[in-house]
Amino acid sequence: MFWTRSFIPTMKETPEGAEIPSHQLMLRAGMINQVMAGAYTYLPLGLRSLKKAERIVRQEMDAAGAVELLMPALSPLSLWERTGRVEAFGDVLIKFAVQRAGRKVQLALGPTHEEVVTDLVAHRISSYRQLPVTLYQIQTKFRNEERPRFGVMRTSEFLMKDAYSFNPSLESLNETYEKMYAAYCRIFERCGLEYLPVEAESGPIGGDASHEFMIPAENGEDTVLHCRKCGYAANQERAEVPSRDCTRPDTPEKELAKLATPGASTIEQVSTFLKIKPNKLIKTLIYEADGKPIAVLVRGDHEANEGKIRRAAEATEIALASPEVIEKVTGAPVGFAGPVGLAGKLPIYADNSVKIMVNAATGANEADAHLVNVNPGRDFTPDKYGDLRNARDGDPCPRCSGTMAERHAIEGGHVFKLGTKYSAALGAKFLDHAEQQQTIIMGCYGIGINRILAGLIETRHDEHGIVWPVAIAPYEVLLAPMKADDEATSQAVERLYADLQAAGVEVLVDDRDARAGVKFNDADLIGIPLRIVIGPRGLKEGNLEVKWRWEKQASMLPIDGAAATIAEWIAQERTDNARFLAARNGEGD
RNA sequence: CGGGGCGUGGCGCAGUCUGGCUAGCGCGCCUGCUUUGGGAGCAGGAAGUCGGAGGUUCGAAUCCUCUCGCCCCGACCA
Repeated sequence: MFWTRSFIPTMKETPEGAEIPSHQLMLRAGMINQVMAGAYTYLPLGLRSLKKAERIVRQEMDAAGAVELLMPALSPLSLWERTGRVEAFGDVLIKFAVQRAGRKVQLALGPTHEEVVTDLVAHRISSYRQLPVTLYQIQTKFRNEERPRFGVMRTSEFLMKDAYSFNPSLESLNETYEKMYAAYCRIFERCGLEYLPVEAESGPIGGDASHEFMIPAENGEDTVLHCRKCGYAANQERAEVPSRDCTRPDTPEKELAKLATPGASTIEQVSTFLKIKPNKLIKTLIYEADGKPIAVLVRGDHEANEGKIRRAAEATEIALASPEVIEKVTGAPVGFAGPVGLAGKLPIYADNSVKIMVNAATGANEADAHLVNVNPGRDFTPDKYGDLRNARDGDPCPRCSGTMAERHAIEGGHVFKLGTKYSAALGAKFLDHAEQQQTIIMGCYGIGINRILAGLIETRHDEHGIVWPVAIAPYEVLLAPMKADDEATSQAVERLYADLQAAGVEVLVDDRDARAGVKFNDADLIGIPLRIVIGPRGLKEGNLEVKWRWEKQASMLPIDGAAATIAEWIAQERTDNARFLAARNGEGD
């Protein structure tokens, strides 16, 4: 491809509103153009990279035994009503009515496709002989995100690979899950991405039923906890906090006292007012678990984890109670709840860290008053202790003696053992060997294709622009002629271009009538992995100048046989990203 | 949904507080000449309902009211 015949509108300046590197660079490199908040046009360069990521995903899914199909983005709203997800999705589900032959038809744009695919299987699969099967598609998903942001990272329309496995048994599901997990590892590796599979919220099946494939990145929206010692990694929502080191200090217990704390209702206000650190406070949260109020105690500097609370309370729905409920239950306005005197009125669940607190401060269940020198066991006794808080940086690892570190990350993929939630709701059953009707067990496996690009750019760029691996780069080689009107140069360019094309290398020729500086800067910006400069200077010596994007210095390559050498490098790099990864790990120059 | 910021040629911005002539600057774009290995120089040129509507005023990019859009933080996120 020739630059002047393509459409590559690069920008020197960063458009207003683009905050993170991937967004800025994709705009500046002419890969995308914003149409509205959360919707982007993929320009030729962006589309080429997107297609490459898509191709890798497709190849690996095929290799793992999944079969591709294509479902419509449009579906009848009634299908979503059958699984209760119209309500579950709320405004995120884009739904609308159209007039059709005089009647109103309710439609939805698919944010995911469990319903559509399960309905298909319910109609077309009826025997164990047809199972297991894994169906996948690569298709545009629609989600009316509350707040689209960070360029291509969170949009209302995005390209997703979604796969669904239909298994006759739990063992079969586990087998498929392992295969998908392994395929995901290969996909991220082939894309040149650093990734971290982490344990995630697992839903109805429990255990190790869900993993997220995280791309560690400064600007990631998710937080994961990772133990370098044993490799344990989990989403913050999921990460366990071990209860060891739970010996209570033998500080003498002081006498309980009530202090006036006018207007101090938040942890910060109370700790400032009483001049004590937040970790000496007991935070008392009133939740409603399936409609029934419960009290949850965590240390003032800790964050309550609603998933853990839900499990501890054995509830299906959990939400912070309204101010009215809190006042009714504690007798005090929000901000002054405390465990003392609450026993018997409602179940009290306390985080393990509360158990070892001595002479703590907490709400007095009375407006503008707090209690100090509160001691668990003496002044109150929770119904149950457990792990109820979010793990955080520096917490001990639940699997070994190490310490967990907090990292921001981009969720690139998610594998999930669904169980029978959708198959039961939509009647996806099969007849087993013994002529028994069984409900199909499902798994689902998603990858955000756009996030592969954003994740790569976030993790691999420099002050000049994007640094692509060959596997995802829009073109593999950039040919930059230095003197367009020089006869020898243009002949050399023509020949090398033809030879590389013939060898199957994807080449972009910067044939613009521009100065060297412009070409070099744009080359760095769009990040093509191998740059080849052809000009009279090198040609005099019979040389080309070659430079990998991640190298600082160019080197010379004799023009004779150059095409074959380059084609060989590229072919190698395509499969293993070896040079790209070596440069990332600081082994390059 | 709560808080904050911003809308001025394609892009980045100044001008707005304190209303006043044909609304500026840089980049980009077009024409010509010169130049040509890390974002060239000179000369000439095209291009803007100042987000929109209403209002105040002799006069509005500037003041007032409403409204639309974009960005960030938070809440939310199968």
